[in-house]
Amino acid sequence: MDGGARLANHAWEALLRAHAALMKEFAAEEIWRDLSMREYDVLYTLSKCPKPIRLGELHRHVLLSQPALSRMVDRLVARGLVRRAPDPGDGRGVLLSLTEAGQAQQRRIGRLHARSVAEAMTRSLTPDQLTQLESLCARLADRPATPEALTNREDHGL
Amino acid sequence: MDGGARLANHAWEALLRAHAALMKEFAAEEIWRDLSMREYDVLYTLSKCPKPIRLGELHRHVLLSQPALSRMVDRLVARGLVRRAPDPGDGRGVLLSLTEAGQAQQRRIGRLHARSVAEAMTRSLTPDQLTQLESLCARLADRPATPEALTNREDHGL
DNA sequence: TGAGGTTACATGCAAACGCATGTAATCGCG
DNA sequence: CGCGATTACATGCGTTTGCATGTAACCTCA
Repeated sequence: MDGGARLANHAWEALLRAHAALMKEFAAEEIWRDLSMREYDVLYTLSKCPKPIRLGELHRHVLLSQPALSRMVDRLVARGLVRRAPDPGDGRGVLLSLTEAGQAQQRRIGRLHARSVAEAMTRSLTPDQLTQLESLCARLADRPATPEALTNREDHGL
Repeated sequence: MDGGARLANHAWEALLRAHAALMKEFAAEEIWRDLSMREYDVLYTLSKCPKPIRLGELHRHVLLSQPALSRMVDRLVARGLVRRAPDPGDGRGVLLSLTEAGQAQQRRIGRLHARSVAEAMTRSLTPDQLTQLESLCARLADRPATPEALTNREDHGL
């Protein structure tokens, strides 16, 4: 492993550690009685969408298998937090959106959670550093592997 | 939510997105046939320890409940990858370490995985940016909430 | 020293997950 | 059109997870 690769791996490991440490801290909060963090993640993602989205689209944003997501949506629908409607333009698809109750839940939990997040992040980083971190992470997230790169590993010379 | 809190939440969300995007990419690799990513995480953590560690210590580094970790270790022991020994200094504890086979597995998978990690990270970030990211994430990880802060939320005035 | 409390790990059990596969709708192309 | 291939989501099934609790070793203090 050369220096660049080592650097890259150390950076990834640090990101992983930060993620794990903060997730543990957040998970220990007492705000997840009604909604697990994973469920909140789904509601949050839906809350960010101006209009209903497909299950497949939702799946792109959530770290969960497609069947697991499908069933989690089942449960959220059964609890009245999410609405599942057929897609008029594609009979195979379903369109998901928050119900009123779902929005209310998401906002309620979101307010509490945002407080913890703010405290944890500002505890370690200055506003400038937060801006830098956001920018770096955004780069990482927004440049996924191209489909070609996944099958043709010779092409990644940029 | 004031500006600082908003900034902090945006940074956390960006980190979360980066984590999810890269995890998805790595999970799609074909190197997890013998060992799941979570299992690899455990072996990797053990590989970084010069001497055997307690289950509780391992638990601090892994995003998994204590019972789940205990059983995962069961399975890894059954598969001959991890050694579970009684702690001579404390009859309640167990000391965990990699077996030869466990080390070999970890190294084999680790080499392949490190390649993917390096490609994904260097695809989006320059060496300078990788260094920055590592430094920022290390700060986040290394400053956990103090126990007092968890019970006495009035004290976080730093 | 020994009773009560605490810590470290294991176990019972229901819920949730991933993988493989099924079903139904859409697409592509002769 | 119509037939096979593909896409989108759901379901069956064995495995793994988390929560609550159990068990055993340690620690404290009278």
